Amino acid sequence: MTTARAPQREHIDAESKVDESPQHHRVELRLWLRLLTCATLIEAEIRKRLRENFNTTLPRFDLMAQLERAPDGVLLGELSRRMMVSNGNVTGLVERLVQEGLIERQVSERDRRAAIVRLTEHGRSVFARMASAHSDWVAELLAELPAQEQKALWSQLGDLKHSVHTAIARGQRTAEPGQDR
Amino acid sequence: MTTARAPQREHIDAESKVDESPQHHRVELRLWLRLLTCATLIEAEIRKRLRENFNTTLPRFDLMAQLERAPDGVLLGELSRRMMVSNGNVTGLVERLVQEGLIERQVSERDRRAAIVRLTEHGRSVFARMASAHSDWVAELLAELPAQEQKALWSQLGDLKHSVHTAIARGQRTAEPGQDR
DNA sequence: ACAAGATAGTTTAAGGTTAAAAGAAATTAC
DNA sequence: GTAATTTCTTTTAACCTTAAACTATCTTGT
Repeated sequence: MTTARAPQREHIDAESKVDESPQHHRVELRLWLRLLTCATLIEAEIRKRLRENFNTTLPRFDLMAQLERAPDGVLLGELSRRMMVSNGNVTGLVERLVQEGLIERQVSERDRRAAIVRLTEHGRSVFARMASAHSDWVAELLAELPAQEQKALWSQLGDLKHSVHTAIARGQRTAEPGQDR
Repeated sequence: MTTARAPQREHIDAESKVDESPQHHRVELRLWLRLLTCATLIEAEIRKRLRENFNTTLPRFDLMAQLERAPDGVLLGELSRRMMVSNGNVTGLVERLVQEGLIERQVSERDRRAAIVRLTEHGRSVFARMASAHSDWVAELLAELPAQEQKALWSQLGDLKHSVHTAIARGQRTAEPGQDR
C-alpha cells in the first residue's frame, strides 16, 4: 500500500514556454506567437486564481461582467455577440449561473423567442468582490511595466486590432459576394 | 414544409467586440482586455481557416509544430510542458493524431514509463503545407501594421512577458515556502 | 534488497467550445 | 392571410481542457 502522494502538478510552469522565434520565421509570425504566449500566460494565471479564490471560471466571470453594466438585462444573442462565443455556449453558461443563483433568466414579453438575463442581487454582490480582485491581479501581473509603456502598448494593440479587422472584413467581402450589409 | 435554410452563422462577427475600456477601469485592465481581444480575434480566424482548409484544429497543429523541429521525437511530458497544457490533454491529442497517421508513438526503451512521439513521413509533408499557409494567414492579418511597429510591439510584449513571469514567480515563492529550485 | 518516494503517463469527471441541425416565434412578400 | 423566410434559442455530437486520482515504472536511502 502506498502512502499519500503530493497532488500531481498539472499546472504549467512559468519556465516552460513555447519556443517563440525560430530564426527563420517571419516577423509577423514571431509577433503573433509572442502575443499568444502573453495572453495564454495571463489567462492561465487568472483562471487559476478565479478557481482558487472564488471557485468559478473565466467564462462565467466574463458573462457576469457583461451583465454588470446592464441593469435592465441583456438578450442572449447580444450576450453571445459581446462575448464573441457561440449561442449554444451561452445557453450552457447561463444554465449554470442560474443554478448558482447568480443570474436570473426571463422570457421577453415582446418577443417570446427571446430571453433576457440579468444579475441577481446576490450575483451583483459576488461579482463586485470578484471584479475588484480581478483588477488587482491584472495590475499585479503588469506591475513591472512602466505606465508609459503600458499606454504605448495599448495604443499599438489598437493598430493591430484594426489591421486584423480589416483583413477579416476584406476576406468576407470576397468570399460572400452580394451579401453586403 | 420549410426549404433548406442557410447554415446558421454561429461564427462571431468582426464587428461584435467586447467593450474594452469602460472609463473607470485602470490602465492595466484596459491593456489586458485589448490584448485578449487581439489574441481572440486572430486565434478564431486561424482556427476557422485550419478547419476549412485542412480539416484540423489549432491544438493538433500546435502539437505537430512542436514535433517538426525534433526529428528524433519528443517525450510526452516535454510536449506537455512546451505546449503549456496538461498531460492528460496531450494524451488525447496524440491519440487522435496517431489515428490520422500523422504522428507515431513509441515506448522509450530506456524508461518503459515514457513514450516518444514523432511525425510520420506523411505527417511531415502535411505539416509543411499547413505551416506555410498558417504563416501566410498571420502575415495577412497583420499586414496593415508597418514592419517598424511590428518590431516595436514584439519588443514591448517581451517586457510584458517578463513582468508576468516575475509576478507569477514571486507569487509561487511566497505560496510554497522551502520548495526552491 | 527493499521500502519509500519520485516520475511518466492515463483515466475520470466536469466543464468549455464549436458547427450544424432543429424548434419556435416573428416578419416579409405577395 | 398565408407561405416563405428570417431570427432567437436550444440541442447534439465531437473535441478541447483541466484537476485529481490512479497505474506502472524508476530511483534513492539504508
